[in-house]
Parts: sequence; C-alpha cells; structure tokens
Amino acid sequence: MFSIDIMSRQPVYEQLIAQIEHFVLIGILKSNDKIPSVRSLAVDLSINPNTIQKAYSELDRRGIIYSVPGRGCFVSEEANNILSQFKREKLSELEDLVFELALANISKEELIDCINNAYKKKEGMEND
Amino acid sequence: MFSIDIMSRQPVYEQLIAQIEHFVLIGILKSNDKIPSVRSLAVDLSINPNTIQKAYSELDRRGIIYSVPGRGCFVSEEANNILSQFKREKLSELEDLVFELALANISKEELIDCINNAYKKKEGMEND
DNA sequence: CCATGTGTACTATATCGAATAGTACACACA
DNA sequence: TGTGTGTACTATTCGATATAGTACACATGG
Repeated sequence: MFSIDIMSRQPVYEQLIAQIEHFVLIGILKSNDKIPSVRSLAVDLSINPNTIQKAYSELDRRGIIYSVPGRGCFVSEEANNILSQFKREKLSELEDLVFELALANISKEELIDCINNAYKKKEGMEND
Repeated sequence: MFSIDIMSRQPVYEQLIAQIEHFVLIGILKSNDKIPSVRSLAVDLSINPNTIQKAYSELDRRGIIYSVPGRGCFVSEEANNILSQFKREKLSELEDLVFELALANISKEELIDCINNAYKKKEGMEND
C-alpha cells in the first residue's frame, strides 16, 4: 500500500503523511477506517517506529486521523473536508508555477490541455 | 536585487539559484550580463562566500552562467533556451498538482481562472 | 610592476533535521 | 493474562547546510 523512497530528499515521515492524505482524497481510506499500526508499518517498510509515529502525530494534529490508545489509529470524519480546504490553499502555489511556465513561453493551450488531462484522470477513476 | 530568507526550509544556495534563474526568465538579467562577484554578494547578503560559490557552480554546470577567472561570472547566451526547456519538463509536476486539486473538488473553471491570471500577469509585465 | 578584485579549490568545524535504537508505561481486547 | 496498541522519553548516528579560513591563478587598472 505504501511506497517509501529512502533516497528522496523529502523526509520519510513527510512521504508517509502525503501518501495517507492522498489515499483519503481518492477514497481508498474512508472515515473510521483503521490505518496500520505504528509497529506493523515499521516492519513492513523497514523503517523505525519513531518515524511512523512522527507522521501519525502530525496527521492527528491536522485532524486527519484520531488515535485510540490500545486500539489504533483511524481516519477522522472530517478528514476529507480538512484536506479539501488544505488543497484550496494551494491555488496560489499553482498560480506561481503557471507563471513560471508562461515565462518559459509555454502556451496557454498547452496548460489547459494539461488541466483537462488531470480532470479526465479523476473522472476515469470515479467510474471504477 | 536578491532577497534571502535564512529561516526558509529551502537552502540558501538553492534560493540564490532560483532567483538568478527567475531574473533571467523575466529579462532582468540578459546574455553576457555580469552577475555580482562571489565576495561582494556574500557581503551584501551577509552570507558565506562558499555558499554563493556553491550556487554559481551549479548555475555554471547547468549552462546558465559562465565564469571567466579573474573577471567574473556572466549570463550565458543559451540561458533562456536552457531554462525554457527546463520549465517544460515541469509540465508533469503541474498535472500532478492539478490532479490533487481536482480531487479536492476544486472546479475546472477555478483553475482556468488561475491560469488566465498568471498569463495576465505575464502580459502586464511585458508592457512595462 | 603591483595592488586589487576576480574565480576556484581545499580543509576544518559547527549546526540542524532526520532517522535510528532502545526502553518504558498505560490501555484494549480476546 | 498475554498480545497488540498508542505514547513518551533519552541517546546516538548521519548527512546536508553553512561557516571559517587559507591559498592559488588570473585580469585589470594605476
């Protein structure tokens, strides 16, 4: 389920956070689903339990998951709403990126094709 | 001319690279323009000369600048072409970002507005 | 010629974040 | 009661970043 790249410049715990959030967004993880335990995931990924714990703590802090001592960690009810709001704040990031591409003489049509592709990808996914 | 954020997670030398490349793209720096010397820029920014040198080495490696021992560093003839090609390779990055935003139920129209804004920003700049 | 400014190379050191290692405690459940 | 769970510590290792200092070769202008 998870794929971690040890060689990446992005820290392992951030990769974990991003992947879990992605799984929530695409619906693989739903509200109240249990996510793997700290220790089992550490064994699966050959990663130190503390690193998993660090990712889970941050996801808890963001309200994406909640943890029940002795039972495990679960996806929260509000996870999707929180993530949607989170992503919306990235619109300015998109505008910066597009501006850079525009400066590099990439045509507006090319970028709009790019957007259409992304939306087709989403719709294709929903039909599964 | 340069603004460095010491507190940023992005390393100083990468900030320098990004800013010089940006200045080339928007036309503030043109072919064969001299860029500040390692030592003077180090004084201006209160940064260690080695850090500037690291950025310049990388820009040289990328073909954005060329250096003449004893004289200084200059923007290369091919800088703009290289950067344009470089940015084009970021189209996949754009598609990934748009896909994430699409999953967060941000409408296609909103994203197209975003693109239009970026292009307006570019055109507005060219009229100066 | 010579002082100054330039790029370049090198070693050493300090600092910080990420990751590992190990231990410990409280809780839930079968 | 044993096992699995989250959580909280401390100590340590490791790598990238940045600093500090020195040195050399070159170009330019007085």
